[in-house]
Amino acid sequence: MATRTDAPTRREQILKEAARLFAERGFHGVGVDEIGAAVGISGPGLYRHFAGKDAMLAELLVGISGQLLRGAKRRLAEADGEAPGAVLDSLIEGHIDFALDDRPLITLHDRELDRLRDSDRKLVRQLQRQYVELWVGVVREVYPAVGEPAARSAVHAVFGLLNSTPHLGRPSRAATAGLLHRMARGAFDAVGGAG
Amino acid sequence: MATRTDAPTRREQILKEAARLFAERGFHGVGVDEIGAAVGISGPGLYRHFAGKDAMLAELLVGISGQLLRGAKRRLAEADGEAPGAVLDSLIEGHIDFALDDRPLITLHDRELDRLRDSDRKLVRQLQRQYVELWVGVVREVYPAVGEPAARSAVHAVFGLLNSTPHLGRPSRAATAGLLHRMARGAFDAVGGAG
DNA sequence: CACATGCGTTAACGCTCATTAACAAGGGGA
DNA sequence: TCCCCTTGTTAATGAGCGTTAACGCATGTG
Repeated sequence: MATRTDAPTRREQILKEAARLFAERGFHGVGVDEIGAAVGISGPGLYRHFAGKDAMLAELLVGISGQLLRGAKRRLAEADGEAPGAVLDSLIEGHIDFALDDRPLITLHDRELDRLRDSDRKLVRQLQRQYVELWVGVVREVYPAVGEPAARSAVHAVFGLLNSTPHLGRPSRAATAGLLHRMARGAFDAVGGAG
Repeated sequence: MATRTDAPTRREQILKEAARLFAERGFHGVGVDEIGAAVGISGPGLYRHFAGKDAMLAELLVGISGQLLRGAKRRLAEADGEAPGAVLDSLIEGHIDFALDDRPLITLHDRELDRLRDSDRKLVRQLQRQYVELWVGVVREVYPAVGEPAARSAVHAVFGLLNSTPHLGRPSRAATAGLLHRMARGAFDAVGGAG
């Protein structure tokens, strides 16, 4: 992954601000004029960059799901020979990084999915499902006694735990990350022991 | 607490359906006509029972927060002489019951708070804060090594875990409840050990 | 019987807001 | 220099939707 050094394009500015606003007040709660104002242009000027408000949301949600899945696949590939526990730790770490660095997107992720066109919604759901199943596979390697339905529920529950970052205070990033990581592992351990 | 046996009043029907619809498609995503249709009357008929759409949301959110807090206080009082761990288990159990029995309300709880009038929002936040602090106190009794900020973060994270029920499949209620309970305790144990 | 009150109905109003129309300015290439 | 493409602007349009108006009809009570 190349680290970006060039200036963000206008499209990217818009997406970033739109994500923040959508997360703060919901998709319907934000007007196009506000989004425009957030990047210094006004209202209908956005239509030079996006087909419409829906298109912004779609691009955001598809982008999130894709990024999460891609990152998880990469970590899975990189940690090839490692112990299963280490792979799970890597997944957790990746998800925490994302939740801490892109809080607005995390909020959107499970809040505004319904507003998408059918095709986009299906795509996002498919990416999400792949991401979940990838986790389920790793969890079942670490805890062989756990059945598949229990593992899937546990993964969803841990996502809920990790995605709680928007509600958290702002102590040091490292402290928060460490706390969440330990809690996630502890939660998985608890189902692994009693399956 | 007296168990209701009489038929639900129209107001209650409306609140129940409104909660479901708001949770499914968001406050702005559902029209008054839909809410009316859900209880067999149409559109403006709702105004015989509520001052407006906002009033329904306000009553729902205040009701949720109050109910959660009241239940927690009751459990705290009932489990007076018990070990701290048992009290924490009781809180967890109460929250799980609520999350499983009133999924729509749980969803609303942290999704649509901003749409309230200032006074209502303050009230809800105050109730939520009391609920959190009550948990924080119990957690710190069970795990004396944990500092207050960490305990508060941990409580929020566990709420995220427990509130993940809307994303879960539907195995038996008991199985889901047991799984969530074990995971919540495991998550707390993980911060208690390494504080 | 008369009448108030509770609970609905449908029609109209008015506001918000996404989208489109019409127009302007900058800037790089032929 | 002359275009034309990009990227804006403001004004107009049109739909959706919360709310209110005006009216009907039961029911129980004096």
